[in-house]
Amino acid sequence: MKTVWEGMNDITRRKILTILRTGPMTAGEICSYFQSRGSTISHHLSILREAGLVTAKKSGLVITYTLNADALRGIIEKLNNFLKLAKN
Amino acid sequence: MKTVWEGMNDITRRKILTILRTGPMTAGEICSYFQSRGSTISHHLSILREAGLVTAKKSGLVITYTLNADALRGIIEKLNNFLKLAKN
DNA sequence: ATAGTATTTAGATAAATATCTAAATACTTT
DNA sequence: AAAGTATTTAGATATTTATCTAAATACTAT
Repeated sequence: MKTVWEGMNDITRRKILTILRTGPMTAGEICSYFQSRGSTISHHLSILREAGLVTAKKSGLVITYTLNADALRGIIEKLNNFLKLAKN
Repeated sequence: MKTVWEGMNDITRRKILTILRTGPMTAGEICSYFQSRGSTISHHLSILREAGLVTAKKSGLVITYTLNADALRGIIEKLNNFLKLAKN
């Protein structure tokens, strides 16, 4: 398991999330947006998955990744609660 | 300059922000909540400052740190805008 | 069964990060 | 001016992270 903060703390991972805003996409399709090797992107995808920021579903030969918008809403909620208890 | 994501991506830094919710505090006071050396906490404070998550004001011998709630609101806004453009 | 494709895993390496000790800076008080 | 206090900076080390190459896995199609 990884924190959402760790998930967000990398420019490549944030780009992946941005790409996934347009809809679910296979690992290979996601890869095509980057110059890095597939294994590198796979590694980032696994961190995003461990952080709950994306979900993965295997169907046949491909694995399709989907943005988990709820996880982002979770961050928002967490920050809102944090701010509620803050003095300023 | 550091990103807010980097600022948030450390348990000690998140604890510092939590501590600062109760109000501004000097570096030394913040230190007293941790077992780490002062130089270590100072390092974390500088990252938080570079990320805009806290502000620092020197008055005499002490430096008082204040939580920058606006920066957290900025994260919330950023995430909200991100979600607006998302399909789900 | 064999070959081909998509993706991950393992292992290595370089760069970044967190922590420490020691020294430096900046301010205050005697 | 000298000594004391709060904090930062510098330099070193160990751990973590991002990336790569190569190999393994899992599925599909011939």
